[in-house]
Amino acid sequence: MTEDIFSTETTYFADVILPVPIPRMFTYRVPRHFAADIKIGARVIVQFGRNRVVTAVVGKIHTKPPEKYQAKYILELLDIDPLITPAQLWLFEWIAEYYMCCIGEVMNVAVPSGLKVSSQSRMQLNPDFDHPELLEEKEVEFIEILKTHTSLTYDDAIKFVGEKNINPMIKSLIGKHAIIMYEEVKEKYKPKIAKKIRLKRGYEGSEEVFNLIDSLTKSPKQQSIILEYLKHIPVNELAEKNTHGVDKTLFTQGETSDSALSTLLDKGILEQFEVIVSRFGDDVPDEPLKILLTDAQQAASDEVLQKFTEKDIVLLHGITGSGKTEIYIDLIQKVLEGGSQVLYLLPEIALTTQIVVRLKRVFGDKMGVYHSKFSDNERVEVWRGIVEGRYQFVVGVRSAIFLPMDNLGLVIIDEEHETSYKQFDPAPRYHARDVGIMLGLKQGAKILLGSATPSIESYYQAQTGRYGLVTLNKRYGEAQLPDIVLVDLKAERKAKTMKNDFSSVLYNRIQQNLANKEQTIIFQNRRGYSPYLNCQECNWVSECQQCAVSLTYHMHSTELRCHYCGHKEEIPKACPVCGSGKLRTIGFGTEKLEEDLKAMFDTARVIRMDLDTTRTKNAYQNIITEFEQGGTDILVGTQMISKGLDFDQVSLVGIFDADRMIHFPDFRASERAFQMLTQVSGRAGRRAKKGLVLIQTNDTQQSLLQKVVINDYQGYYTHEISERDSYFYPPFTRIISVTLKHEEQEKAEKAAHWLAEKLLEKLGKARVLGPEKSLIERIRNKYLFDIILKLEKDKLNIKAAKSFLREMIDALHQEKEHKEVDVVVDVDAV
DNA sequence: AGCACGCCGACT
DNA sequence: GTCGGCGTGCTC
Repeated sequence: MTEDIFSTETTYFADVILPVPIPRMFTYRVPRHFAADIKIGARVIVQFGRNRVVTAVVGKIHTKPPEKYQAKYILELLDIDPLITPAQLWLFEWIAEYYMCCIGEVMNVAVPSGLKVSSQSRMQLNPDFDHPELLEEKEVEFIEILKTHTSLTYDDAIKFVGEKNINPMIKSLIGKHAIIMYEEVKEKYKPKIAKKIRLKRGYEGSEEVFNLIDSLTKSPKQQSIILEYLKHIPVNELAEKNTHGVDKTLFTQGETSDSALSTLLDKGILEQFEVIVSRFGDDVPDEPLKILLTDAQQAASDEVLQKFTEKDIVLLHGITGSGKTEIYIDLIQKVLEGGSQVLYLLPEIALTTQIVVRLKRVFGDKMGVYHSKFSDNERVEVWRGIVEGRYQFVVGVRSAIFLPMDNLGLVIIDEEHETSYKQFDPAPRYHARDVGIMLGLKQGAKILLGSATPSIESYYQAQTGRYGLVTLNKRYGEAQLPDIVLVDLKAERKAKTMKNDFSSVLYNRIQQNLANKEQTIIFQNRRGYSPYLNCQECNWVSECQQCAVSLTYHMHSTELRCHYCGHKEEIPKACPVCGSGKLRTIGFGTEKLEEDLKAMFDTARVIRMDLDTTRTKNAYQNIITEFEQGGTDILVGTQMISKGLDFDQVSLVGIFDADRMIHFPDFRASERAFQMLTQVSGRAGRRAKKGLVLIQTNDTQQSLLQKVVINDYQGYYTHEISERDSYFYPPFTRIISVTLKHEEQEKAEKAAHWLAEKLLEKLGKARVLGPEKSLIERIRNKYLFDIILKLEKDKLNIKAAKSFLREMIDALHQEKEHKEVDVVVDVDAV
């Protein structure tokens, strides 16, 4: 933008995206002094509302002044080079439109909060204040407190005053000009600092150092520090290498004395300095790992490449243990050599140290890792690493699709069937697989979906020729697929051979396995000890006060917990209704199986892996490592254990409650059951030895189980796809679920009926299901009603249908009696 | 989503 | 009389 002093200077306006769930942009005025520098995608700081200062992203720059209001000025421009690339901005808009949410919500999950600026109101004494006589007693006290501090935040002030509502007093003080409020704006990202030690100038020559050592013969501790230092910095290169120094921890963690070190620092022989370091000790591996593909793998890899010449998207259907990772690595290397970027998505629980270490050995410091357990600062470093071109390849979880890669050549979505790729709690309710495909296509990249149990949707695309299909039916090396056997629980119960919840078949096998020093995995997709507590006298059941579910009995933490709202309560000693002490647990979860196993096999080392034992950052990794190294005989876990973990020594897998998975009331139940059973079974027998999988069931004739037993993906798919076709489910339709929530059941229900009615009028009966009570009809004291829309992909303009839905929701909120009902829209709900 | 403004109950 | 409850409406 050139300036011409003879013409009237143009005033620029920027429409910015704010991190709030309001479905529009806000127009701010661009101050002249950075009008030349502002660009789309740059972060700016703006005031929003009376006291809020927020980070926004420029979405549009124009010269049209708003007509109905006075635009505020942008306060600050944070980036000369835009932080958000045009490619990302496009993607954010696409997500907001497709998933029917606000772009601000997308921005919120996409941009690590370390790149946002936080503002906090601070108050300080007005130095010019000279009317203390105006103050009331309380105010004087507060001013006295304030005098001892440079400034206070609101929260600080509340603590000091000891009252919750200090608002009136603060207002009064501002009115009397006794204090000043201001906004403190700061970047949250903090570089990691390492403290280092080096020789002070003048000691760098080898001669000087020898003299120094000589002079320290009377202070052996100090002398040894200098000698230790020289071990790390060779004397002959002292002059050059001394600048880098060594980590201070070298001296503080060893047996060297702290006081000797500080003496040397005090004497000015050593000096301490600080450097900014990466949070990921970006160590280049000693010997890069060379991946050798088996013939089958090489053939599959070549076939993928060949298919890519015709199709942008290829589905790699490779059975469990077929070694898909090596194929990915081979392809990634090829793409990186071609100069393009690669994004490799994995479900959160599959992104383990074992895979990261392995990839790191191949790709070294070209590779960035993006994990949800990373701190904000770590996320910012990955983000920057990509922008600065250090990372050409990123392996990451769901949210890695938001990283600023703009030259993608390949997007890999491993375990593409995983439903955890779909985010549902806060908006945006996006599916990372589908967004990953969009992202890749937009950048002209190829997309590789991988799974041993592809989703019905993806397999259908492959069957109908939209995706290329590559099949890998052979396990890696000598490994064979395990034998899968159904265990008849009915028969065992009749014969009274059950031990707790274990069939005698499973029990005996575990015992045998323990004797052979082989490992066992027990799968039960339910955490806690038992799903509820029941009174034998009056039949009372532990229930959550806020949700329509029973409270799960957790023995380890000795409490009853609601798995929906997180409510916890103490375990009653007696029935709260009739006072009877005869309380029993009904059903079982991982905790109970763990306990039973420990009781039945007292020498066995049993470990449990579920949400409850993996809450902390490293717990999950620790359990895996422990099991991997043979420190554990039996691993009991929920679906967590089914995801891409490779353990060599597992020869037995026991599966509980398969029936519950199959009969879950949801059209995806059989898909999920097949996937889960196949995936868990796949954990058995990774080496030459053939594994065994025992599935306990009440119905050994169940057709889905039969297909799992013979590993018949095709048969399962053929059956499932015809069901989907007959009942108008995906992939033939798109599902949009609309949930209405309110504290009062009647209000939620009425609003749901009102909305369903409107939708029905236009979309017709076949496309609108419900309203119906949600599966869990009350959560956190709100009653839930669902309306399900089934929209055909071919006959219907889905975009138009979505905007119609939006209009009707807005119309609902225009109605007085329905306006306080919350409406949640989930596009492609899983 | 925040956050302020505004209109009605239980307390100095 | 006021403090303080949360309904409602706006934010460039």
